[in-house]
Amino acid sequence: MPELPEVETIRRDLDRELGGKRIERVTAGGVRSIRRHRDAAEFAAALVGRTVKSVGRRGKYLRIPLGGSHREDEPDPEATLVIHLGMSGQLLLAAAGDATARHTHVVLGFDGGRELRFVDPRTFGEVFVTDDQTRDLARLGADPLEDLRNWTELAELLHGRTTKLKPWLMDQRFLAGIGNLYSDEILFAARLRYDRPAETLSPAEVRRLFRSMTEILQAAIASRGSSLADEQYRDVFGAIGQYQRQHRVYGREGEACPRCRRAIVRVKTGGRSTFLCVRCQR
DNA sequence: ACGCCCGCCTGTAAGC
DNA sequence: TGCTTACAGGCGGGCG
Repeated sequence: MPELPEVETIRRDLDRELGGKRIERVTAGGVRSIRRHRDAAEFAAALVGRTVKSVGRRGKYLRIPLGGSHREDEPDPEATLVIHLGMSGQLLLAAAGDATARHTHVVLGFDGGRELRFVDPRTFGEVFVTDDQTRDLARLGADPLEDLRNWTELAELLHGRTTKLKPWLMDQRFLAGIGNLYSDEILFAARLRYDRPAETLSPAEVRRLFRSMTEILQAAIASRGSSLADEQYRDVFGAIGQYQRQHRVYGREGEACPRCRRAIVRVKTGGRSTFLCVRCQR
């Protein structure tokens, strides 16, 4: 659900809304959401008194470098607040008095009574503070929008990989940020089948894949991400995204392919649904 | 670093 | 009507 475009939408808004702000209060009711920490008190102690330097992103992870320890003589320049939304995580900006949604697990209180709330029904997401960014994020591969400059760099990554294209796109160690929804949209735009071994792509096909990846992700960010029927994805203001209107295959089983009018097919691979046009994608 | 399954979770919807 | 089942899919771990 939240993939690169949704996380990037959240990142941009949070950076604007919270950059430079000081964390004054922390409450963590959901133990599972802060499972990397010993307990809520230890988690809170790592955050209270610190400021949000900026809000960054790597793949689907939000990275928030923290400044200004309350012990000014003992700053911890490496401390970073890391947030992963998992399947159902939301980050919502609210006023202190606003009603609290069900499954609100972590609340960061800022000066002026504003709050950042982490809501996550299925608790696959997590929030943690680390001074060792490498251990948790170093395994992530290239960010498709930040780190890949041209199609030849994509060709290098694909070289010698026998993995099928879709699992390859979704493997965060190769590329970071693409999940089930956007891999289907990217592969349709590139006219490539999900099960093509990665190493078999011709240069022309790699170029198509690169262009499609860049264009789809940027268009999805421009539309503030995708909210599906459950409207689980919300931006920090609680609004849904709009990119679902432009989905061409995802969730459109039986509908006409936008290119050739043949019915979109749904197949099960690796336990998850893949949507494609068997005529257009080869 | 292949391909696949499982476990972790809850909300929703389809099926009987 | 109400119960059961399937599905949604991020990620880490484990197996052959």
